Amino acid sequence: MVLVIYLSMAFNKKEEFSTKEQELAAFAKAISHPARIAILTVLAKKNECICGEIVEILPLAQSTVSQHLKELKNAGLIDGAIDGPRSCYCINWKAFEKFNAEFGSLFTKLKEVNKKCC
Amino acid sequence: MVLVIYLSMAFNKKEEFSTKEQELAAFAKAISHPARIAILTVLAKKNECICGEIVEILPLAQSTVSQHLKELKNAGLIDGAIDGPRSCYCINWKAFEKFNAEFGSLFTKLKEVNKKCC
DNA sequence: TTTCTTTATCGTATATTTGCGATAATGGAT
DNA sequence: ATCCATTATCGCAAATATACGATAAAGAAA
Repeated sequence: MVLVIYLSMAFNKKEEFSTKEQELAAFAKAISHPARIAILTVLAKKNECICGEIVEILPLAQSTVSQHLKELKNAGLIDGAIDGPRSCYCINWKAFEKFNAEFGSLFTKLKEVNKKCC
Repeated sequence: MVLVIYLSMAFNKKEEFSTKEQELAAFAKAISHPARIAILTVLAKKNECICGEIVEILPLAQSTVSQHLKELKNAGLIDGAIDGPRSCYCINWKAFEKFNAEFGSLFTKLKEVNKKCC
């Protein structure tokens, strides 16, 4: 006799999807907050930028900005170098371009498979 | 005499950013889950698709798939038409292309402002 | 050494997302 | 009218994200 009780739900099912789908989703997630898009814009304008400069521009607390920077770094979109007591961030153009290309090809691929069926 | 006590945090600060940043972030958010990318792929392959077909393909419960479909619809990426007891979904190519173009231009714009500064 | 500046991290509160089962609602079939 | 198939929605639990203040850590400056 077997008794199974589901006490918890909301399992993370992301890993049940393809690697490509997971990668694209992770990239989209990294830029799915306006603060992070704003950070990328600031970094592009100044080329290099320390955390404090970004904090001055964004309407967010220092700890929150630091958190967003960490997520962008984890996603590989930016690099961070310690410069004395400061942290100097810059866009990882190579990674950013790669993701941009893959994302752009999503649309193209979908259009192609769509044409094949009709 | 004024007494201000902050009892709650985690205010939603998204509206403090520009409309463009919010729009791009919302689009990225819509495709920031592998299940939703998978749904778009299925819809592209079959051109039109009822909810049940998607449920069969994805490793998710019917209610969960329905929820993801709702989000894609709210983001404007897909259209849904009631067909008897079924719901027929299809990609809104026009909206999808618009977002794709705007997203692609994010990279281009960032590269441009970066060139200007250096 | 002590102090100051800067940033990362911790702790906490809240909001949102993800996921499922159960159920309601809709329309076709009997 | 009753039953069946399909889908949207509700209610709930858990996970994740967002945001802040406080604090730790690390290096520069005194």
